[in-house]
Amino acid sequence: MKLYEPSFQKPLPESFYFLPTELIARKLLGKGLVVNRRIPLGVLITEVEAYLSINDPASHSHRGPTRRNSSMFARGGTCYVYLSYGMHYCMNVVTAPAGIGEAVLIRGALPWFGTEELLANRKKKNLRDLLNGPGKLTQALNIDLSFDGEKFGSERIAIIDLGIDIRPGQIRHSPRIGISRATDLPLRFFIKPDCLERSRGF
DNA sequence: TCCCCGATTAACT
DNA sequence: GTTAATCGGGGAG
Repeated sequence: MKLYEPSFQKPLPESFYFLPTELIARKLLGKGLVVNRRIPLGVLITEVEAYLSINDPASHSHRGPTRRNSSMFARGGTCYVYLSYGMHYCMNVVTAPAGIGEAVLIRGALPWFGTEELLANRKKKNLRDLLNGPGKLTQALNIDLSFDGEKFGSERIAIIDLGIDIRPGQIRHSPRIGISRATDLPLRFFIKPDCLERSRGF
């Protein structure tokens, strides 16, 4: 049995998605994200941002539900995908019970599975700038609006515990990228770059 | 209805 | 460092 064959891995339990959102953000670092489990594409999550329901005017949920953001108000474990700047898709992991409106944006990753197709989807010949941005990630994984509202753990998309232990000392945090409100909140989390160096070849 | 801005990216100078 | 591409949300008129 191949250790990293996605089909042999179990998706995260439902209870994972009801931990505090900030904790979920930290815990998503080092997890595997797999799309289309029959011909799988997989990445290792390295950078995320938390978006909260209260005291967070940068969050899409801040002004309440709209057609665009409705799945952000679905129950934890739902996939929230939206069109950003009219041309890129961004993917979130919804947290908290239905009606609350909290989520974690997946911003960056390393290739894990199906690297050839990840490169082809991005029209790239090498790994440079392959998955270092929320729009790049969705393009590489073929994630579009048809994934909005999907449940993690389905046949189409899953998050998988790879048994990689990211210790607190290996995590950095900063303000979130590309926002103009709530810029003081340190809700962006990423694996320290030198730790990524060490895990190259993963 | 009009207009500005946004959880972005790539291709410029 | 600057900017075009491109469209939905939301406030102003």
